[in-house]
Amino acid sequence: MNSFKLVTWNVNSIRIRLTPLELLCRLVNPDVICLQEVKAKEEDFPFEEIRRLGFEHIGLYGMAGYNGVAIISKHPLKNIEQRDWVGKRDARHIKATVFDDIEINNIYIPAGGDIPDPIENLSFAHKLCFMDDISEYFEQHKNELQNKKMLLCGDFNVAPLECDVWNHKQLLKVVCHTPLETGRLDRLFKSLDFVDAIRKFYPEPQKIYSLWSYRNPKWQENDKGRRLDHIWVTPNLSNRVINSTIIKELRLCARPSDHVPVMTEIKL
DNA sequence: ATGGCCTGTTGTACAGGA
Repeated sequence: MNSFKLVTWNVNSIRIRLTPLELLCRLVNPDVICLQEVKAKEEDFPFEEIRRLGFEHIGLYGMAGYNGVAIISKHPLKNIEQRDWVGKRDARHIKATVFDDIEINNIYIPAGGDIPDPIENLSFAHKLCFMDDISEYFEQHKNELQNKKMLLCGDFNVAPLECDVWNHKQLLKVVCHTPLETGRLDRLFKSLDFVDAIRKFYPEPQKIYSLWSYRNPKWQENDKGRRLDHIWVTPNLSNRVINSTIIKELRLCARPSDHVPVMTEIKL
């Protein structure tokens, strides 16, 4: 084995997405999958079904109803840890180490509600604080972290670039693409000098998306998508990123998630 | 105008997603 495939995917409930998960495995055969919005507490998580797909190693930070993140892996996971941010126990971060020294951080940044104003909308304020907290943590621990081989991936709920949304100008005042959010995501990006593993293979200004809303039945024809799901690597892994793919086929299956899986292949 | 749907809750309407 000289490389491994890592997928990040917001499943929007793991329990009703087991068939699409199986399809994903047939399509790309991932080694590790970072899941967001599993929407299940520990006792409701389908451990058996997932182990049967070959993912024997599972790190879960679940809760009832909302959020919830997991790392499922065909290879042993070490140092599984979950962390809370902004003082909320809301199941948005889990990390684990694979292949001895590769640390995977899986995060689900808050969506932020509808109104892009932190005074009027507390969900939006929470989103901004969440991003500030993570950036601050990485900045403060930069000395010890910068020698680590690290992947930071997940549903960041921010489309950072103009070509990450279907209409840049129109979305500047829409949550996910406001300067308040893209500025903060940029701070996070710079905190450990991350490299965007997806854009490496879909360079600007190519438009790429990872989410198409359920509310648009003509999503394929209109193609009004956003790229909210990301895989970033630290500079010491950059040259080892040998492929990245957005698996758009998963949006076409029966009972799809509104997000599609995003995959990166890393040389070991 | 993006468009108005999807999911979980001990539910039978509502919150939250984005």
